[in-house]
Amino acid sequence: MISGKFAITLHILTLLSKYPEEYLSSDFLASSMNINPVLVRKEMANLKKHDIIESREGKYGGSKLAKAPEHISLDDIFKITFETVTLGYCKKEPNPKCPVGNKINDNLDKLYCDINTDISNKLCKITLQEFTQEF
Amino acid sequence: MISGKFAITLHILTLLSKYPEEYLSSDFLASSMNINPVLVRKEMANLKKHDIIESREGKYGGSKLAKAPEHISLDDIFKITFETVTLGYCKKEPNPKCPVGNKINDNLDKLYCDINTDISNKLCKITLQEFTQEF
DNA sequence: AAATTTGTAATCAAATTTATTACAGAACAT
DNA sequence: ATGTTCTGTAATAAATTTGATTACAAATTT
Repeated sequence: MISGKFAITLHILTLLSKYPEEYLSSDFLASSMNINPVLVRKEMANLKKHDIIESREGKYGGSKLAKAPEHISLDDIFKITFETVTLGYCKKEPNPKCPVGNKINDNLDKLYCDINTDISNKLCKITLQEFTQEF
Repeated sequence: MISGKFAITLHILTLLSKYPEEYLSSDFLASSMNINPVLVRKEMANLKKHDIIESREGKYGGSKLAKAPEHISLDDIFKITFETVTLGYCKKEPNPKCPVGNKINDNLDKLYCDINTDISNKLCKITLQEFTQEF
């Protein structure tokens, strides 16, 4: 199972980018996703840590983008919400006495690393603004 | 959590491709991965269904490649062991009354579909033989 | 001061994956 | 033919991960 962090974060940012002047509350954002506001606030914390949004506590608080959606790429979001894309590993440590077992994870690492580079290259070229325009 | 099917299957095939003449048992294969033989047999069943290996029951049974490793691509393996690569979805159905909630999954689908095409294109070009040579 | 919202911790529930047990049936060797 | 070994497969249990929920302190505005 893959966590929904990327999707939730992108959903948040899409909404913030639709209403760039307003502070939107975690409750409002959560109701668009139909999830618990606490999950939204957790992703807000992450976004804030990386200076992508700013937030305000207290009455009429909420969050808004800290920079223009033209200057936020999907790769920025990918990097802060996703470890790396993999096609999986065998959970157990393989047998080091077997030449294949001994090297399989290194070789998978290389493959997955290449895949991640490609994905990053693709996501780099898509800005939040472009993504948001499709709504 | 991502399942280890792709990794286990590739590990199996790498071993079979190292010993192309022999029928290797699920017990032998499992001991290289340090996992339960039943898991290996499950992937063997899948590989057999797609005519990538052949297997023999009974004493001295096991499995061997059904075609040359030059004619098996990592994309073949990917397609039979992995649904699609995604960066995740929000688990709950989003709010259809929100223009973003209403379209977010379609737009994520498009993005992920593109990513999968890229990955397939990359994996198509790598044969099992090439992968196996790195051991 | 009251109301509302973030920030965060702690705990629960649900879903998924992996491990294990069990055993029938097949194939081979002697 | 009989014992041995291996696949094939189902059923279940254990482990892990993710998401949901509850709770409440601290902050900010009116």
